Amino acid sequence: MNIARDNDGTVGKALSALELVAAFERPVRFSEVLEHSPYPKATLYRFLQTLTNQGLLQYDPDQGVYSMGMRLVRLAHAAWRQSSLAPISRDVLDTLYAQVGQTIHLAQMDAGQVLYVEKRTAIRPVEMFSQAGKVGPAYCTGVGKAMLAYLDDVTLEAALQKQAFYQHTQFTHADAESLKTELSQIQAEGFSYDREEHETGIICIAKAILLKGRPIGALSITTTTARHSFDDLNEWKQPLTQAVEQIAQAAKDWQFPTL
Amino acid sequence: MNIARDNDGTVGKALSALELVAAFERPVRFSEVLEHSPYPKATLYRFLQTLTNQGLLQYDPDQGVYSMGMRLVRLAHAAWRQSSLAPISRDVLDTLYAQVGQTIHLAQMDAGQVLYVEKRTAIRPVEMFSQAGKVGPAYCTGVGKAMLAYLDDVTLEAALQKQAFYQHTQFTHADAESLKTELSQIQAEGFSYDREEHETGIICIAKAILLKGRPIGALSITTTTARHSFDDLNEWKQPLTQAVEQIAQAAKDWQFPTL
DNA sequence: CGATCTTGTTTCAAATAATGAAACTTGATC
DNA sequence: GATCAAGTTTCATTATTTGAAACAAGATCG
Repeated sequence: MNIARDNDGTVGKALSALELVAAFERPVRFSEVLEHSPYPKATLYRFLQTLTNQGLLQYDPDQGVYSMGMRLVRLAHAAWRQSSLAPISRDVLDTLYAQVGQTIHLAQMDAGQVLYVEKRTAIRPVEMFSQAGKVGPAYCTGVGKAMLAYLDDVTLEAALQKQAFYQHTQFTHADAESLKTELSQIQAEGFSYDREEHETGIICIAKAILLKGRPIGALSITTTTARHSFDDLNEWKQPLTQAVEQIAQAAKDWQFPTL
Repeated sequence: MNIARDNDGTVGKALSALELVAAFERPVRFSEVLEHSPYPKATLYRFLQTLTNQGLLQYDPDQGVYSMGMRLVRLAHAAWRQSSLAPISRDVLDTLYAQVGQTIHLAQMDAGQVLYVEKRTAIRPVEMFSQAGKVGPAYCTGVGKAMLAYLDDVTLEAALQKQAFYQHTQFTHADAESLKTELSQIQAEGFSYDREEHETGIICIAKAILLKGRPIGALSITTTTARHSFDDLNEWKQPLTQAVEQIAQAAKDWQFPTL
């Protein structure tokens, strides 16, 4: 699953062990991790021990299980504050949400995947960590395609390698070729659409946030086929564009790190 | 500052380099990190390179600066979901907030510090990542003292070692002895108070959340001296206790990992 | 009740990776 | 165009990681 990334030394390997635990999404026994691990018993054992010492994992002696450590939350807080678009976009999202009244997602790219960093929904207008940090596929989401469309060739190829092209619905892109064709259209048009490619009945319009020509994130407005048609999505072009431009400007002023 | 923790091997050292970057709370040049680092130039250089490869750091070639990487946010999401009290406490906090209408904090212990994992405030009723992941001192906060009061001797001593005992206000505990005396009282009484120890004018009542006799977190209700007296705090004992018990019960059912 | 299996932990010599002083490159500054 | 600062690479030395195998501790079985 996670092929690239265990290249650099001990640190890389230890982190891939951490990802193994994360993948379970629940506390796990040592032996369960071992089954999914490419490392020999003793090696993995020492990795988990080190990670636990470091607070990246937590070990419950009673149950003999490992879970993700709270130190990650502390570190992520720093990351979220200093290199996510979320803090500088907060007001813009509030305004946009007030205008369109639909679910809004703010996402960035991370290792070929879409990483949601902020969200607005009808139910809980301001909601964070539970959604922020979530990941999704790039090849079949509005925000994902919006960002892919502006990647340079090398980065794009690397990202495409990591796409699963799992057929979520009948509208999901089946391969890189078909996706690439749409990416050119998206770049030409400036907008990206999710036409029930990820989930039946869910559609969205998205737009990349560019800094120096490179996509630093994307913003989307989501709705359902029950409530809106594909054409309806275009009515949000104007507010969406405005919000994207405001975030881009804020990022520029903030000397936002170019990915 | 961070004395213990760079004990185990390369991984520990690399992580301490990551903390160095985090401590700046802004993008930093290599040389700035170097100044604060115990490692020689080449070694630190390779650490930052590895961390960047791994997505724990982000490097902006234009400005030549490192900032925290988004991979941390993804990993923290997993940690937050599976080993923080936040997800299981959400409804309880909503209810408590509706009852008392004051600022509420839910915290856990991490490496002798207080780690806030959830919060309710008047301004933004549901707010997360921007607050979750924040850290605070244990020796001069209501939640911190509440948890310290129930730690076993060994863990307590380790935690006390890490307290700065910085004199925030005239009411701040100056040393471990004075703090320990209060901890016994807290344990006897079951409630912990912040009497302007961290910030002038800010007071709170807090209570530890116990699982198998060990503190897995703490909950606090905060107000100001302008609006309430110390005695007023006791009016919230009942709803606070109820909320704490509900969270404790939920944690038990959820097979929450014992720290 | 001892035998057997399962799961987790430790050992130790060999293999590998990390280390850091110093040299080098790049670009800015005077 | 000389000087300085910041960042990057080199390479022999040193220290850490590695993993097969042995070991310990429970659980399960005949």
